[in-house]
Amino acid sequence: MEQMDPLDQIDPRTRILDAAEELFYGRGIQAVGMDAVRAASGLTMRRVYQHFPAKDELVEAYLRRRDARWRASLAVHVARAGGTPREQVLAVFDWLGRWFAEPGFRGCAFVNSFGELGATSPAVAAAARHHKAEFAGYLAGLVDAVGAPPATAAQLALLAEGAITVAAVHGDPAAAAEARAAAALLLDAAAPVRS
Amino acid sequence: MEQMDPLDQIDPRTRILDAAEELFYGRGIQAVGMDAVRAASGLTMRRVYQHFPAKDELVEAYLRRRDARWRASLAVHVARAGGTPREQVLAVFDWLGRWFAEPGFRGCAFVNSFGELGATSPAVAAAARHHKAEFAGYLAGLVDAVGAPPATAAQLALLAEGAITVAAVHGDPAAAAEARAAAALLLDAAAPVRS
DNA sequence: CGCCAGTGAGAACGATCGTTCTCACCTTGG
DNA sequence: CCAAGGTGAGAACGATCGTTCTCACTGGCG
Repeated sequence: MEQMDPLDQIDPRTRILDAAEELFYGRGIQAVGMDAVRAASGLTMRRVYQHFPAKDELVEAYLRRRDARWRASLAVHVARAGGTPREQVLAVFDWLGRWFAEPGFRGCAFVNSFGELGATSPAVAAAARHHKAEFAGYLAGLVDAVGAPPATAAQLALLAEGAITVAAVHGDPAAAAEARAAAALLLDAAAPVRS
Repeated sequence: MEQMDPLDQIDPRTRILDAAEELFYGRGIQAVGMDAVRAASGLTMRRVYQHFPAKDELVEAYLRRRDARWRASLAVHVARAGGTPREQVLAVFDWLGRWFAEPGFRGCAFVNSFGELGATSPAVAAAARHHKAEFAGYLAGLVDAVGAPPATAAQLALLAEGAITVAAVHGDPAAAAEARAAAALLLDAAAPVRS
C-alpha cells in the first residue's frame, strides 16, 4: 500500500502557480527565488522550467491567474448578494472588507508588482493597468445600473483603491467600511432616490 | 583657473540622497544597485559607504527625507492657497493633481516600497505606516476646521490614496480632479453650508 | 531482453550585487 | 624632507539568483 499524497494528483502547473502566488504575493516578487518556488511546489527545478521557461513568464502567469480569480470572486459575491443595484455596488465594499481581513492580506498584488517591477517590465505594468481597468469597468457597470453617471463610478473606484492601500499599509480592514459609507453618500448625491 | 563644478559645492550626503531618490523612486529599490547610486552621485564607493554603511540605511534615509519633503510641500501649497477651510481641503487634491502631472511620477514612494520590501523589512513597513498616518493626521486637521467629523477625513484620505494609485497605474492625472469632486460632495454631505 | 526518452536530485555556471580591500597618490604637520 | 593618514579609482570577494547541465535511474516499447 504505497503512500498517495493527494497533492500528487494536482496538475503540476497549478502547483507551481499556487506556490508562486503565495510566495510572490506574500514576500514580493524579487524577494522570492525560483528555488523557493520549486521547494514550495514540491517539484524539481527541471519540471518548473518545463512549465515556465523563465521567471518572467511565471510572474506574468501568476498575475493573469490572480486577476481572473480576483475579479471572478468579486463578481460572484456581488451577484449572490442580489438586492437592488445600489446594494450591489455597496456589496463590492463588503467583499473588500472580507478580503482585507484574510490572513496574509498585503494589499493589491498588481499595485505591489507595479511598484516593484512596473518601471522595468512593460508586461507587469500592462498587467496592472489591465487589472485596474477591468475592475473600473465592472464597477462602472454596477454604478450605471443605479442610474448614477460614469463620473460617480470613477469616484467609487478611487475609494476602493484607497481602501485597499490603506488597509494594507495599516493592516486595518476598517478602511472597507469607511469606503462603503463614502460610497453610499456619493451614490445618494449622484442618483438620489426619487420622491 | 581650475574647473569648479558647482556640484562639488553640495554636501556629499545630499548628493547621495538625491541620486538614491531619483533611482529608487524611478526604478524600484531592488532594481537599483549601489554602484548605480555611486555613479549618479558622482562620488566613489568609499565615500558612499562612509555616509551610509549599508544599503538599508540609505533606503531608510531616502524614505525619511522624502516623507518630510512631500508633506512639507503639501502643507506649503495648502497654506499658500489660503481661502476657507473647505477650499484648503480641496487644495490638497489640486496639489495631488500637479504632482501626478510631473514627469517621472510613479505613484507613492511609500506604497511602492511597502509592496516591494514591506514584508521583509520592518523599517520600510514602518516608514510607510508613518507616512500614511502623518498624511491622514494632517488631512484630519484640515477637515476638522471645516466642521466635518473625523469619519469624513478618513474618507477623503481614501480618495487621495486611491487617486495616487490610479494616477500611477494609468499614468493619468485626471484622478486628482475626480477625487476632488468626490471630496467636495463628501464635505457637503458632512458639513452642509448652514442656510 | 535491450534500448532510449524522459525524470529526479542536485550540482554547476555565469551574472549581479552588496560590501570590502588594494594600492598608488596626495596632503599635512613636525 | 618624511612619516602618517586619508582619498580616488576600481578590483576583488562572497553571497545569491536565474538558468542549465550532469548523471544515475526508470519505465515503456520493439
